[in-house]
Amino acid sequence: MAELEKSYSPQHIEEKWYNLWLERGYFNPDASQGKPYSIVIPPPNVTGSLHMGHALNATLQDILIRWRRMTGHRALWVPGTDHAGIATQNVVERELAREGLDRHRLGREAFIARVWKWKAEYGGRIIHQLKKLGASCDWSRERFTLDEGLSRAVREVFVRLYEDGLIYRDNRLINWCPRCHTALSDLEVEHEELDGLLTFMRYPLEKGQGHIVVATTRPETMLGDTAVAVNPEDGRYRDLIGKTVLLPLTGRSIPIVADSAVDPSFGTGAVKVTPAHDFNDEAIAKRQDPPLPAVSVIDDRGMMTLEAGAVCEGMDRYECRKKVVRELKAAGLIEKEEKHRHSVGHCYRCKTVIEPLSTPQWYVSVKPLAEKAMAAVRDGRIKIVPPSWENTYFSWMENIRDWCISRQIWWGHRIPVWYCQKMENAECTMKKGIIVSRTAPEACPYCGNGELLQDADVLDTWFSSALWPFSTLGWPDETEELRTFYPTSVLVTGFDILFFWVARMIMMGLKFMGDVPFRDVYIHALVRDAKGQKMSKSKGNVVDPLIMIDKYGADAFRFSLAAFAAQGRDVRFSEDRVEGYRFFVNKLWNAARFVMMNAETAGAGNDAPPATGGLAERWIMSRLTLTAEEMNASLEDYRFNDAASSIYQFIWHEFCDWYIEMSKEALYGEGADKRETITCLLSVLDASLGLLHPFMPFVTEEIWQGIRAYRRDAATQSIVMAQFPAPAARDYEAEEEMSYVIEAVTGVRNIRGEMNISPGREVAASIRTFTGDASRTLKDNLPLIRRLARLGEVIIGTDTGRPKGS
RNA sequence: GGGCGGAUAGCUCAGCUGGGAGAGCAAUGCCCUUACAAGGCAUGGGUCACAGGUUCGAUCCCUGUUCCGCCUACCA
Repeated sequence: MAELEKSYSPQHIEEKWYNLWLERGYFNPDASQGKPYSIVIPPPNVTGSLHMGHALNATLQDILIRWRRMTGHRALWVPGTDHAGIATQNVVERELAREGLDRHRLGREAFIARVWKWKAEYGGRIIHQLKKLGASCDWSRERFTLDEGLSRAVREVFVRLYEDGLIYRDNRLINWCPRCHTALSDLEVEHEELDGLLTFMRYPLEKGQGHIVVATTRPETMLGDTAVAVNPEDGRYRDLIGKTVLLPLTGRSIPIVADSAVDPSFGTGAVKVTPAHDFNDEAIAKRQDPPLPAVSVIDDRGMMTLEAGAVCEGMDRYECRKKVVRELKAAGLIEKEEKHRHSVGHCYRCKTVIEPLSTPQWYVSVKPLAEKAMAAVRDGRIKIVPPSWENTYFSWMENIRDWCISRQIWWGHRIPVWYCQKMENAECTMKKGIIVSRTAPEACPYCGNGELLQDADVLDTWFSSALWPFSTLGWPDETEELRTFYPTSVLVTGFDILFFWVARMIMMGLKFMGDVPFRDVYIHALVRDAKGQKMSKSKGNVVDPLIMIDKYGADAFRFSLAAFAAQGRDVRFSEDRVEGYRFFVNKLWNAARFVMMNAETAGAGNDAPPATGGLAERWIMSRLTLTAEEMNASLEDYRFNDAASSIYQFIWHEFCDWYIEMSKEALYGEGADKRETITCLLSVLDASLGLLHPFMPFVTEEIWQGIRAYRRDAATQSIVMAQFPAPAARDYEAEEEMSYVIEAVTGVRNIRGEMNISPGREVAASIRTFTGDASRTLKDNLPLIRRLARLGEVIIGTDTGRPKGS
């Protein structure tokens, strides 16, 4: 046995073992038998670096995977990264900007090549960081959402959905980010409450005297107004319906129309209608007969167009807003401005204010898919944990709107659609020249023309993510892996991507695999800072997991995260607790030193399980069993914090505080029970390491390797492949008797808080006789405990009629 | 506007299906005792947000109130 340091230092140990695990291929389940258990990792963005959310997410998955692996499962954890369309493109564009370049000057192909180069250089960072955390992913199966296999899956899905009439192209108002220069889905818009101004503007009647006053938060859009709407029930305006007003600054004549969606109590009860730049207004416009025209005054860069009139053309939308207000004021047409708090949509990637624009986009018709996805949760084929999230899931799915999947960026899966440039016959015209194909077509299948143009857009990143559980396993081929590992066992994720990702995976899994993508969805909390604030770079409250790992070791850090992970509640990260768990690692380390030193001097081997030990032995073995039971039950229910608490309590407050203390009597003597005691120490330590390993892979491996010399079963090379201690039979008598010993000594009956109603009065009475009231410290009573432990054994033996010493 | 969650020791938080108020850190005191001073032993500290109700009994169940936080929504 190597001389062990008095304190545990993780620095050199972690990398050593991780490399060994990789070398020996422990994370690859191909050679193992047993029931399949699989998890696909929520693929982090290639641009990402490990943050607390990743760390929590990966730790929980690793605990599950290691635990299942140790309970005889064929455990597969598939890792990978997401190409993260907009995010990655933004990163590389910023890099270009520093070089005085932009992607348009580079051209599409060169730009994409540049992104791949960036990916090769920096994209592996987060993978490296996951390894530092100890994640036992099967890296031989690592995937990237844009690699060849997954791209094939994407095209296949697109074509099939199109053929089933579930993908269509339409020209309507969508959320547009003028900075990223692309359409966004509803989910990609973040709403934020902001202070703004409500401006009351006068629109003079075209004929006769007077005006009507409208209130708006966006005065610049008045240039695109095509009507004023009032509620048909509103007596104030009833006579004006059907009349026209002259739109200031433009001189256009626009009608006053009725629409019941107008709220008479808001503003003036009259609303300006800008169908080209507002979702509500577009709806009002469509309800009119004939529909109102749309006048687009803002372009895709957020600049005012020619339509806006000479005064504003080419101006930024906010500059224009000021100018419009200024001009209207000069004309005496501003009645007043009021402070007004309202919610404004922002791009989730760059925080630019969204501009609703009318553009042609591709959509997935999700209603029919959503129906089935809801049914899968409703009938229990998918279990959401904690179940409170089911409501959220259902309410979103019930109101789901079609999913805009096209993006006007370059980095991503190019939409597999080509347009015939000639449309030379009726069929082709009827199909609008749209060709949807898995591979690039040579010629138009309708009219035979060879002049084709591929759609310039790429797909929403989440489109490929939605296929992740089966695309990573080889779909559309019918692979052995799919047969073995699909559906996956559980999806572990944060609630922030429940809609973005989880719901869509369920829809796609059901559609293309005919089965759910996972049995369970475990939704963990978000990691916040100590004040409960979401961690973000801009707030400067980010805690870097890598710094935590360096400072306290991956084991202590992982254990903290697991202990924080109480269900259904946000995690407020507290560094103090990480430090506390580092002390725990050290405690374990020293307990192991104690056991090994004694095993060494006694020259003991782990000959036989100490089933017939004294009271202390029977007690600790039974408590170990209880701990194993608790941990299995907790992990089964994803109660990570409970599992962590069980093993912590056991190791520290039962094994170290009591059993090790009691063992000294035998160890320091030369009695017959010495060998048995060492055997028990080794055995309990060994099992404790197994229980703890999913939470603390590194220190447990280090110690486990240290006590291998004393192990009977030397075949197992690593704790990674060892058995998770199986619960044996509890020894309730021993637990009960020990509870009296403990009570007598500390005044606290049963340190785990369990109720023991019992007939063993003789023991309790004997203990009181010995104890008296003098001192109650453990230390002072050590000899007493030793005697009592033996006494307990005798008495129990007598009570149960069991032969003494058996 | 709708929905969800939280309010427990100085701080960060556990308390699963009602009957003991708890952990870690911090504080205080005593111990460098042959696994561990990154330790041990002990101590102090909480009308479990507030007001009602159900119950033999409520931190836990019900109702209401007040503060937080989050999700969601096309109020100009």
